[in-house]
Amino acid sequence: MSTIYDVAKRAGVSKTTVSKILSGKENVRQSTLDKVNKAMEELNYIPSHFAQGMRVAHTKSIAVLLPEQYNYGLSEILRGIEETSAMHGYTMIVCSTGIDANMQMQYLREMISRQVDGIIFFSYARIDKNIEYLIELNKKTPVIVMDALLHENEALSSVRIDGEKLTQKAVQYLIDKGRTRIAYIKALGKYTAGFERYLGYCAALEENHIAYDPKLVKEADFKNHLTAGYEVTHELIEMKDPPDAIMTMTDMFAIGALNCLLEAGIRVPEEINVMGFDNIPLCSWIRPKLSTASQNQHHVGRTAFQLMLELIQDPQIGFRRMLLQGELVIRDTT
Amino acid sequence: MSTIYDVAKRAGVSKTTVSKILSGKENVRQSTLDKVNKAMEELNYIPSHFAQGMRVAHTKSIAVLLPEQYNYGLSEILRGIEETSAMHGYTMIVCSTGIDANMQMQYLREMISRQVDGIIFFSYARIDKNIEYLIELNKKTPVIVMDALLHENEALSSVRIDGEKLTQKAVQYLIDKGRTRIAYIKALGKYTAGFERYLGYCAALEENHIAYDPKLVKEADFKNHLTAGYEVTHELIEMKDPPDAIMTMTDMFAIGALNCLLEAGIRVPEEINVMGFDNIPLCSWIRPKLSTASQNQHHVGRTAFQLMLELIQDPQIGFRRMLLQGELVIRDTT
DNA sequence: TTGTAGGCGTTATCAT
DNA sequence: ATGATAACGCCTACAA
Repeated sequence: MSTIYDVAKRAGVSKTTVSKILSGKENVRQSTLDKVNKAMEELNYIPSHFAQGMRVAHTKSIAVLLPEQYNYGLSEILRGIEETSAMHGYTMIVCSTGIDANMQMQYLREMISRQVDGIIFFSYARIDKNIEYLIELNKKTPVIVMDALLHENEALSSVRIDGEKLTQKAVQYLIDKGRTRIAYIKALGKYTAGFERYLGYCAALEENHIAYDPKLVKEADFKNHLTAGYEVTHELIEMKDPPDAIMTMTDMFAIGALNCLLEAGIRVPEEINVMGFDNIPLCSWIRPKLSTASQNQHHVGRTAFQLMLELIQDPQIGFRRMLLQGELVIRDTT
Repeated sequence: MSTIYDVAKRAGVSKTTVSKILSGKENVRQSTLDKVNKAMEELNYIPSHFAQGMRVAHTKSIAVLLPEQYNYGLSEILRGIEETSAMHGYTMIVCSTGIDANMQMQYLREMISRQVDGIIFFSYARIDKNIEYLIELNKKTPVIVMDALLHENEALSSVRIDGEKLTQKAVQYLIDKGRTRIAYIKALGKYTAGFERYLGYCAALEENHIAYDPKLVKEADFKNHLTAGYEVTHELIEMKDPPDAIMTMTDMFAIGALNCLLEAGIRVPEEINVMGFDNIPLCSWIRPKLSTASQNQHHVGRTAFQLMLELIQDPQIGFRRMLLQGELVIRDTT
């Protein structure tokens, strides 16, 4: 690899001059500019990111930490981040960490070692110790948390969909359609995003003075979403007083539910309405097409990087919480 | 950030000693080891990746360049790469480049600047200029091409599924089941992977002395795979002499085809067999479940990184081509 | 077993 | 407008 010194020698100038041309901000005579450009061209010179990194604070790269087992929605967010960051000359480093606290820590250290300009942190579940560390980290390097992991008063940025309000909106829609026995399929385990969606379901019922019936609320395993959705739905339709609508925490549950209903010969949406959450592409590929509460994942990604850019450029900000609103996509199941 | 010097000072030793402890290979007295470890702990010392990178050749990171618009299979490969690389202490940098030749070039330069230890290159279509550049690059930094882009004699590594053989196997299966009028839905445009699969279709026909009927071969737009699959299937079933089986270049075409067949009241698999290619998760989520020619994407990713590791560790190898074999997954549509 | 000193490629400061 | 020089944090002969 040729260095700045090689270029300087070839162009017959000092390396200072070359460096100045590289950064582009200083005044240089046109003739030297040409000479140097020519030399760079000939040597196919590429500046060393490392040498630069040693001198300057920023590295024009951001790290994205995510849970290993990620779903379609997440990869859509990633694309949103990557696209936007590339547009601004940033490079994205991806780390799948799993939910192991120590693993996450180790990756964070590695990223600090690489002096990334910012960290975007995904997780399904909160780990107090890590959040504390992130808060500390955020004082030096912007951190954005991409889920409903944070407590009210914590000094950390976050970007996320308002799952509670959106679920409430969805359930309200079902109620407006005259449905009164609305089941909810939620995730088994500690998913913060799942919990707030569930709260939205409860809120909608309360708002409309519909009594909460625990028998209508089922927990399904997130890992085998399809089968799980199928099975709990089976329980639902065998009840003496079955639901006339099913709202789910995520589309995959809803699709599992649909499979069950269709197999049982129950007409959708006539007998039972079904509404998912996420708007994964699959929704419009299956028949009947699934109505769902939509979060535009790509937009979430874009928003996250845009916020990151602001945080990088103006450290004064410290942190900012962004709550994005979603909307209902009505298709054939409601 | 504290430096190696800070640690040395605090521990009362020289920075050389600290450095040696860091790399772990030299003999140190236990007492100094303890002192230094304690100092590192207290200062929360993290070595600078950049300073290290300036001194040593490798950076323990690889770059993955991919086309912007990627599908589910690709993200599965990515996970395979990421998982395996993380296991070996490597970090993965992701760049979505689009198919624009210059954009790809620019990213490549950026990655060289970052002294990545290897580059994994995805693309749907071949661009001669870039391939030439990659061949040149490969002399210094291992490059693996992840698709059937390369010509026979080019000095570049690649990892890919043998799409031709696998398609041939699939069509053979249909023939063995007694099907004789087998349609093929291929992709419109220049997809190298698509072309070799098509060759497999032709090969199977020839092998069994079945005349190639151009009317049974349809081209569908890859971008709207579902609708496209639907539409060309519509044409197929309106023929005077319709097919008794449909093989497709990709699962999404097959799912589009299935939608059409079911809507038309044609029984699958009784009247028409349908076989996809890729084995995306969706295959087993739809009804009837789609039979398909399977490539284990995760395994492809793992294999790619393992090869990368070999190439990094032994530059003598130069390059290696790996052709992975897939298998048929028989479900309900055949 | 531990320390000294030089250099990796770049940017920034201060001269010229 | 251009150049000499120091520094960034680390590794590595070589010396002690």
